[in-house]
Amino acid sequence: MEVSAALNISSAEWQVMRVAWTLGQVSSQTVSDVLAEKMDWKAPTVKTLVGRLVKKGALTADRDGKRFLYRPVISEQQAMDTASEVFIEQLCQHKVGKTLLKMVQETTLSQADIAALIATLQEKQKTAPEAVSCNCVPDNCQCADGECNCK
Amino acid sequence: MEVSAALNISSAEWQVMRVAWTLGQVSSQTVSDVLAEKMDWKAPTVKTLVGRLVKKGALTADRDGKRFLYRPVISEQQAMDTASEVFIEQLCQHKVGKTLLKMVQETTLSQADIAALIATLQEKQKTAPEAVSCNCVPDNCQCADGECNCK
DNA sequence: TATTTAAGTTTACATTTGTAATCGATAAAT
DNA sequence: ATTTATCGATTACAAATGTAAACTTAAATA
Repeated sequence: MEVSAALNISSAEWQVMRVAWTLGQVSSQTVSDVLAEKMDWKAPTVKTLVGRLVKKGALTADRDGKRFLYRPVISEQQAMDTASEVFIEQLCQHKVGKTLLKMVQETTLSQADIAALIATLQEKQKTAPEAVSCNCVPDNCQCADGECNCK
Repeated sequence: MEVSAALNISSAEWQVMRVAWTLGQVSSQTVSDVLAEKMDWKAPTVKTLVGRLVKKGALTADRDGKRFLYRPVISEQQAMDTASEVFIEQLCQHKVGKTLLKMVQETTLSQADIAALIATLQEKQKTAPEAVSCNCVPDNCQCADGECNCK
């Protein structure tokens, strides 16, 4: 029995979710209006995506007269965190650091974000290993000399 | 004419690329062996993926007697950076910071990684804005009070 | 040179995703 | 009560993806 099968939200569906997360509760009409503007999608396209999201359990539908109002089942932050995990997991663990660095470099962060990041990093520093071994297979990674625990 | 159409590598294909990145140059036989072990894939599955990657321009094939040797066209770091960008871009910009924080928290980082991150963050701190406005549509984001520039 | 065998190529096929038209039901308005 | 304007549901359909069998070709070997 599947327990918490991290519902898989596609890229197009993600757009719909963002509107739902933003408004908390939306009619398909509203989503259509927003995404007709932003993505140039036709109403039936949005309806299909909404339908798929309901089926996947990412949205719930509550009848409101003639129509339905849809609400996100999972929070945006939760979805983003799950997506991050999936993203990170598929990478060579040795190179995740460099990739996070790139992300930090390329992103606009607030003072608060930066402060939180620095604080967390300083904390991690206390127990961080010299090197993170890569988990590439076969065990023959060309990591630069000594940078990696791989052997 | 498409210039640098950030070749789109699927999740299964990514597994093949990782082996190619790790070894630099591989026969489909080798990839098969590795991924039969790691992913429990049959040889034909790997052959299909390799074929698709060659067609997509992610791998080049050089004849070596009976077989071919495949080499990655783009570097792993480059691919990871591109993937990061795509990933980040789809998120609410206001919440990227929290998501990066989560990633940092959940990941094992080396002393060097951490040092580099802190250095970069301290630099960014000098010019970082108080808040990053979210780019959710419609312009009605429920960001916590004052944390966001949205209005 | 004939045969074997291992590579690549072709074909297959279900599922997911992107994108949408059309149909049917029903609430709202007349 | 009937009409109508919407909604949601059904159907559509191509491309991408996951997964693999079958076929073909060419190299290696007997």
